[in-house]
Amino acid sequence: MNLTLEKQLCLKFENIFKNLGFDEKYAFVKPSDRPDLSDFQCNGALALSKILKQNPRAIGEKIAEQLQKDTDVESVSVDGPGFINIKLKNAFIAENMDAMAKDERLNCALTQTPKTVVMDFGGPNVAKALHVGHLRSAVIGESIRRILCFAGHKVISDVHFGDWGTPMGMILAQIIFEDGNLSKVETYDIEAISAIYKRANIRCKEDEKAAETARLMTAQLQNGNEEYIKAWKHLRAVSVSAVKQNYDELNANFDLWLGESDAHKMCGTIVEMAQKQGISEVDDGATIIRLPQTNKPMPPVILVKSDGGFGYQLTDIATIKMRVDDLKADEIIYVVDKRQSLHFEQVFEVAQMLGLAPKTELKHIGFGTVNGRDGKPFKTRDGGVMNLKDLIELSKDKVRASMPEAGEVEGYNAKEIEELVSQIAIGAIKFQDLKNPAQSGYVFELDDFAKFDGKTGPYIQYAIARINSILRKAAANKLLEGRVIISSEDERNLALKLASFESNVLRAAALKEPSIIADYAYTLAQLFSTFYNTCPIMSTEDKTTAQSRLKLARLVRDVLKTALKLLGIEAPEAMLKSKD
RNA sequence: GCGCUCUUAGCUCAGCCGGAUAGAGCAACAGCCUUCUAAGCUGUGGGUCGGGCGUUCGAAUCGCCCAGAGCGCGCCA
Repeated sequence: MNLTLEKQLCLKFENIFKNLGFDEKYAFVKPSDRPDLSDFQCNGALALSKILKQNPRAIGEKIAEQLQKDTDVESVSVDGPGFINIKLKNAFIAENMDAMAKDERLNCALTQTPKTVVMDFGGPNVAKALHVGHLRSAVIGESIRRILCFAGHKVISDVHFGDWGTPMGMILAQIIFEDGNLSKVETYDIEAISAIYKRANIRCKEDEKAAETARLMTAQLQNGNEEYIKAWKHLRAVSVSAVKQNYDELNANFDLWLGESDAHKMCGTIVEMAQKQGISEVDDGATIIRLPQTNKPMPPVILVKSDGGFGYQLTDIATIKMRVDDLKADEIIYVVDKRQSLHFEQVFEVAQMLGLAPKTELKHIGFGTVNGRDGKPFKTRDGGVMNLKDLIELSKDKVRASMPEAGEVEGYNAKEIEELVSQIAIGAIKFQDLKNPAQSGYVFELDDFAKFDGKTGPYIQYAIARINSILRKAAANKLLEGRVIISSEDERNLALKLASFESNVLRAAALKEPSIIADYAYTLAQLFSTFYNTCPIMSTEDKTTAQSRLKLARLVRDVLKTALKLLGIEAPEAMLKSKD
């Protein structure tokens, strides 16, 4: 495996810095902000000038003088206050493309320090259908999972089902309220359970007594009431299979389907630990832990509620212990709505107080909410949240409308067309959700999820489909790939962008930020589209040019496919369109 | 009340560990299909980066103040 172009350039700078006696940490280069002036820039001279108290331009000149001797470098100049601008020789860039095309991992190095990472998706709840709110954790979480795996980490994802809280008692109480007993539970499907939960929710809000009964039943369930456990098992199983279907459609994979209930046994242990260590106290009948106060008020953590039920923070604390002990987690990542950040700060603080995870990094990746036009979390007109399934159907309908009917296109039957519809619609939805940094929320525009022009998933899928088409034609005409030769500005720009794939992947992995990949893939697809229009392949007379371009095009496709894979988006072999 | 986050083009958003001329998409306008898929390409117009003060050779980016918005704050999860 070869070093990427950027890494090679960095090495050149490091050597020069070392020889000149400058601190090597300033020897970094990045793609130029001024493509009209250079391919890469190094701002190290500006940083050094502060420390050395020397003129940045003078420092820059010294570095440039050395770099000028390098045969891979076309030109070096020091501009403005002290930017070092570097232009590379076309041959050097071309060689790099050849090396990248040969490498299965597209020159992306594996991490030197692989970790075991446990991912928690802040689970969906029993009896609630997945809605747009669940979209983000599934889509962002799945992408982060893929990025970390690709980087070489061992990732274990756990859906972490919400199956042990008061909603469970509410449902059981509601069934008894409606049926008199729990005998009919096993006949209820997901729709029925979901409706029961809705009614329970309303009743408990209106009637404090009903709410109290529900809490009591929750505590009894948690304490092992056999009748309740039996009913609960059915409720859970039905919900899990319903949720699984939803997640399958989004292609979100979970290694573990554990839930809050699985942490129950450990909860008692944690409470004992806290008591033994003397950090818990009883207040108003509840067992709580007071947290050290800083300038930020930290409410106490309620381990055991006054009715004997376990608090939800305790569940998360206990789960940390299990993940550290059983799964040997080096890192636990929670991909959960950022509104829960205080909850996680509390949980992490207690975990530390108890010494549960001394060597494990705990991290909450809080994503922003999906908002309506008013800036508040999105609600449909009737005040509810939009069903995830409905959103997917809406996007699919739009795609389907632009696709040919079965039989119109040779080689595609109805099932295959429907498969394409799904890949494109879900690609559009996912990209929409991943294109901006996870922590920023966005205004929910229904139409945005059924848009396929501009900065969208289908735009990238389309670029891939066009390349696939060229590759098929090339194979039919027996056109082979040759060495990459850079002979135009558009080829050059494309190659330089390809060369920066690894650094983008590394950054995305380090920051756990899929939008970096999304942005990269889009920009690459854009550059390819320009190349596609100005650099014909099959109709080019000169064979070496055609072979070089073919190779570049295939490399673009491989990088785009890999990028989409990291985002959890499928790349259709072809994009069909109906006859207008 | 306290805390967290945010305010950039008509709209939706990038950029923020300080750096050169603040970028995309959409919308608008003008072009490009006898040539590898027009879900595409090329070009034009559009911004006192919420306001003020400060740090700095240099601020959308860092600090403070003000205005506006959103979110969160012990027995729901």
